[in-house]
Amino acid sequence: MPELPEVETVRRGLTPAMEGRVITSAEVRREGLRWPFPEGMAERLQNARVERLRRRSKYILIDLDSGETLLVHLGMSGRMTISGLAAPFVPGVFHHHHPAALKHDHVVLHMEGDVRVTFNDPRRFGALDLAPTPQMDGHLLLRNLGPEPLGNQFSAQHLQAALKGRKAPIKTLLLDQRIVAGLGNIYVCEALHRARIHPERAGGRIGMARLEALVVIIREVLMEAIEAGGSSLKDFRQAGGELGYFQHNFRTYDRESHPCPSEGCAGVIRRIVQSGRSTYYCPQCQR
DNA sequence: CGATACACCTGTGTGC
DNA sequence: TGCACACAGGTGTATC
Repeated sequence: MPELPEVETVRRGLTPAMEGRVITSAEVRREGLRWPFPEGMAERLQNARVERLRRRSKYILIDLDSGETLLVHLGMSGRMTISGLAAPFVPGVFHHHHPAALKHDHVVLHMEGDVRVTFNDPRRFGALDLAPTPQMDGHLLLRNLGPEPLGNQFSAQHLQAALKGRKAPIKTLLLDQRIVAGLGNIYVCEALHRARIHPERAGGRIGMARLEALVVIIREVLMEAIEAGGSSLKDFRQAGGELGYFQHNFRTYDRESHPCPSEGCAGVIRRIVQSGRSTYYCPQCQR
């Protein structure tokens, strides 16, 4: 579900509900998700004040004044939603109270001021962990991540070095979080289409000019998607419960058999499977 | 080292 | 209506 734009959307949405507020209590309703929750998580969260919310790749990092940081990953189906603020769970319908607990509400953070933040995750591929803030960068889940695609470290030179000699298809390589951190299946398909690069092309056989263009396009796609509040296919909701809207701008993703939207292209979007995951592309204009 | 398969889960849509 | 099956936004681990 959530790729970088969705995670950034959630981070931004959670910020007003969390930053500066104390976690009065943490309601932990199961032992763990993908991994067991850290030892004593509820006690370690209780009475900690949230200093700020950061994002690294698809992880939300919540810095606490206790000296620890809460790491959150939404997996495929995770949501973090707010209740108690004047936030619309359905656009236009404002909740000033707390709805009853839903199935798969695994953790509820009770915040100062009667605000709640609920982590709901049906598939339970999500994760929570706690570690001392200065050690968070070196966390097992973060230490091997490549550069942020919206940061200065991500460049055509970086891609060229990372892809050099690689025979794997570019689609697969862009999903490798060690090469660039934050892209997922949707935005890789969308970026390759805009860059007119065939998803099966060997990573090491893309020239510098095309890499330059690809870097710019990846940034554009991600920024447009953040602007649109992410993409809502089935599960995704913003922190206030709103839908994202970027799915209306998909050019290839989940659009098999539709005409290629490229100017003057008569192609038809195809679906293939690469490394077990669907790839959507136009065989006509992507080379 | 690189490439691939599989594992972890629930929910939904499709075709019979 | 029921059932079997494919598939879904991710990623660590095992295996060649």
